Amino acid sequence: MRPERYNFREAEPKWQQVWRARHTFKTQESDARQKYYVLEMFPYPSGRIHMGHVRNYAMGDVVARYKRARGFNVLHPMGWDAFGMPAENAAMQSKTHPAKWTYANIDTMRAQLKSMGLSLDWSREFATCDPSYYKHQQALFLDFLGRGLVARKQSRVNWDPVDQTVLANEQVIDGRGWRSGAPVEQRELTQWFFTITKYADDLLAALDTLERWPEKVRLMQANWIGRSEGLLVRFALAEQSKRTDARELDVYTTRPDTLFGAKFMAISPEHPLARELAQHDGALAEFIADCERRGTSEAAIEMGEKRGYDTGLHAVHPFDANWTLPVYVANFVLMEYGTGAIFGCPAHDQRDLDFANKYGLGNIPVVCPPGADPEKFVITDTAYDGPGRMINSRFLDGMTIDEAKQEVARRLEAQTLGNAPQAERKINYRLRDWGISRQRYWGCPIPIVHCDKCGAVPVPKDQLPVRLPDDVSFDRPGNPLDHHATWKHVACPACGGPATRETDTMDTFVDSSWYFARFTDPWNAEAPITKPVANRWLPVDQYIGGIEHAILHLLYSRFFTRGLRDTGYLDLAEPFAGLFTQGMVVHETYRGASGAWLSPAEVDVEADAGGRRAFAKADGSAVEIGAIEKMSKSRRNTVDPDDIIQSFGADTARWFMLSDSPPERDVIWTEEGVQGAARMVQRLWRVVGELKNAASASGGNGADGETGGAARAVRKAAHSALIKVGEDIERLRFNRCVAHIYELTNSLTEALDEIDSAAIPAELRAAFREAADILVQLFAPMMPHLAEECWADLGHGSPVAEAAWPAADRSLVIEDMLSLPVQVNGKKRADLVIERNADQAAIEAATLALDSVQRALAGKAPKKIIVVPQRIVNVVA
RNA sequence: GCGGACGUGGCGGAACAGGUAGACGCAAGGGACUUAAAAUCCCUCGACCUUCAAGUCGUGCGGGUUCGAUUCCCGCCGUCCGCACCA
Repeated sequence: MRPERYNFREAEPKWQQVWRARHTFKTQESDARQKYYVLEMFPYPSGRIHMGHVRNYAMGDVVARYKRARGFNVLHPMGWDAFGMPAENAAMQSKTHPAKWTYANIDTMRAQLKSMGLSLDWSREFATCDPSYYKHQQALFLDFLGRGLVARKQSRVNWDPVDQTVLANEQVIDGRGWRSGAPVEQRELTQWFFTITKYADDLLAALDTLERWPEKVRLMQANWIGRSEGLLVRFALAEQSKRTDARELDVYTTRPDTLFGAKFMAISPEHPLARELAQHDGALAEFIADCERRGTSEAAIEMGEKRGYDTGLHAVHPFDANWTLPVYVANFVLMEYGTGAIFGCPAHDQRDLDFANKYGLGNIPVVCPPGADPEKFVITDTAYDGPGRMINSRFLDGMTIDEAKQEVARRLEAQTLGNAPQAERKINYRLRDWGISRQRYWGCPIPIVHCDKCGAVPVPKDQLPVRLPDDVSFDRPGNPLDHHATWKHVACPACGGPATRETDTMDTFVDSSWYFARFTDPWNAEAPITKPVANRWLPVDQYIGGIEHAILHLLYSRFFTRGLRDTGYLDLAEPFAGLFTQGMVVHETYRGASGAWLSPAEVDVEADAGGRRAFAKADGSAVEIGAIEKMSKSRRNTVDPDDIIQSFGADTARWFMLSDSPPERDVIWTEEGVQGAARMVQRLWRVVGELKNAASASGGNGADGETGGAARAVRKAAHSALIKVGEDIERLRFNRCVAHIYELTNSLTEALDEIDSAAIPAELRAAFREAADILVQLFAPMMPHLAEECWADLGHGSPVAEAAWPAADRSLVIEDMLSLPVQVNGKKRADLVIERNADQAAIEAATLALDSVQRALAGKAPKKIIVVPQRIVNVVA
């Protein structure tokens, strides 16, 4: 018997078991159908899944189930991005080993994901902290090294002198270590880098080929790579001061045209010249140390107050030997960009202007905006960076900016300083090489041994993996690998003499830069990637994840794939053909009288015509409803997916996460929204039952003429929903799919209301039966358990998860008559119902015959009538 | 600071490619059913004006292009994301 209410507690585990037993989602390598690889960014095993995961994986699952129904051989795997700092923090706080903590979290989260009913091929699961994964990553590192894609060089890190550890930028708060509170220092360390800059041009150019990526992500990456064409100019230093042997200062500029507007030179606090001068200048040393306390993040550097230190040195203007410019050390000049030195032109660069105004250096406008009077054009607080003609610039006067750039480049290339040209044209990138060394335990060990005699020696591949030691302690400050009693002491693989292991581990972004390739054959114990298999599955057809990864993870993966290609592992450059970045899950915040945050579970919310009010469940006291913010532990505005799945079922949670908000935007989690989704689950169960009953009712013999309209209307509603849902899944507009399903349900409910159940003609019965199947198949990708229960109830013998997507009959949705909106002077005045193929003259005549049009014209003669076929009529009076 | 996005009823949002603004859902108000409640079903629901019919205004703000602008352009305001050792 068909129960009145759908029981998700029974149905969800039941159908999950059926799919498992039938291997419904296990991808068969031998399957010859066209492949489709859908992948969601794999989770960090932080402890429990959160609503963001539910949203992300619900979206991917809709695509996977839909594509499977469309006849593709779908690959939809899952794994764990399992190395990272939180495991070490947990180790310090709760004395749990990072591995134990991580694998326990994975067990919990795997069970949670399984309760969502995702159509994943779990047989491919791995964690990046498995030695069987990082072994291959170490091999890849060695291959990249052999191919010249790895470099070793100095770079600066945030150093916490108390905790004896390197700090991430997010761990530097107001210049102090987050745990110790000690002022942060900077240290120069020798570190390993992937030379991503070698691919800068290709990574930039190939962005144009990524047609199924969001435009904004491509733009962000292009700006991140930051290609610029400019000039490297060598300035002579004026005095032969005892303080330095340096004779010149090299700057990189994209605005050589403004050279006659120069007022000062500025070098980074990290510039070698600044370091040299500081050795004999205590005040400068203090200034530099002060700059360093802000940490290494670009945001901190650029947002701070612009400050400088006058070195007393002067640089000579390249076009005038008698013109010298003071040389400052300035905190806003980045060592990583260009040469770490600039010439300042205050009139045409806001940062330079702020600096010049602060130190009374003045400015000379050299670009006059179109229409401005060159005699009167002055700059005070706002720099001008727009187009114009050169002024106050001697031989450049009157030229455009581009002409002036060319002229300066030409002259300086021809001019010599010492024995070399004074300038050269240079293409510069903002992109820097990817530093992968981390002074931490819980990461993939870098397979290198340092030998006094042989230098940095690669660990031979047959000795991989270099395993992390298990017996480590987090009681002491510093890197556990470094102070482990025995781990790092090994024989040099080259000479056999005493040597030490590299104790740095890899950035966890390395782990996630090739996992998508490993998923194609995770069973290969010999090699990281099985080339023909990877070539067949890659690129990922649809990749889905958070916008916060728009730059780093995606750029690193693009680089890594090029590296894999150049080391012979696969034959493609771009790993992700389609990318979708989804928004966050946000929730209201609640604060009690004491100002303490309350969790949604601790609050009752009441609503009536007067608005919404909240009360504490504990004592009934008033609670302030605060801003809607990203779910976070600190605001206590989280909702646990487990609780939701327990109380409402996975289908309800999935449906709600896909409803309402466009997937790329944030979605607000509300109790009312979940309730609405839960109501829809029961409503669908009822409607499918009613459709089934109507379809199998004893027949009536109403004439075709009377019933044809009703049957056709039902079929039209079903097929037009079928077309629209298909199109919207293809474009990942799940919120619209949900709306279409509601619309179809509404029209089917109406049609069911109108029938005389004692006498339903055969044609209408068939239409109801067809509509029932279509409706179930439409929501099956989103609410798969409910769909299976309905599908079985409709008498199908095998799961809807294995059924083919129904074919749509487009002829049903074309109408003979259409309704055209009619405007007069752009304002809508009427609707015109007219035959679909009426010609222009007929439409014009019918339009002018309308009462409302005549009224709006008020006796005036129409000047023009615009008819946009199938769309609109506009009468211009 | 730099880079990127977003802004539509009480709320989330829809509107194909410049062509009916508000689909669909939520909340709210009214009603039916019920001893009662839950569940379910029906009606109303941008603002103003109005007996009705109709009308006026309305997509963050100010301009512009167009027969017609939520959509395109310019300038503001506000919110969010990224900034290289969080993942």
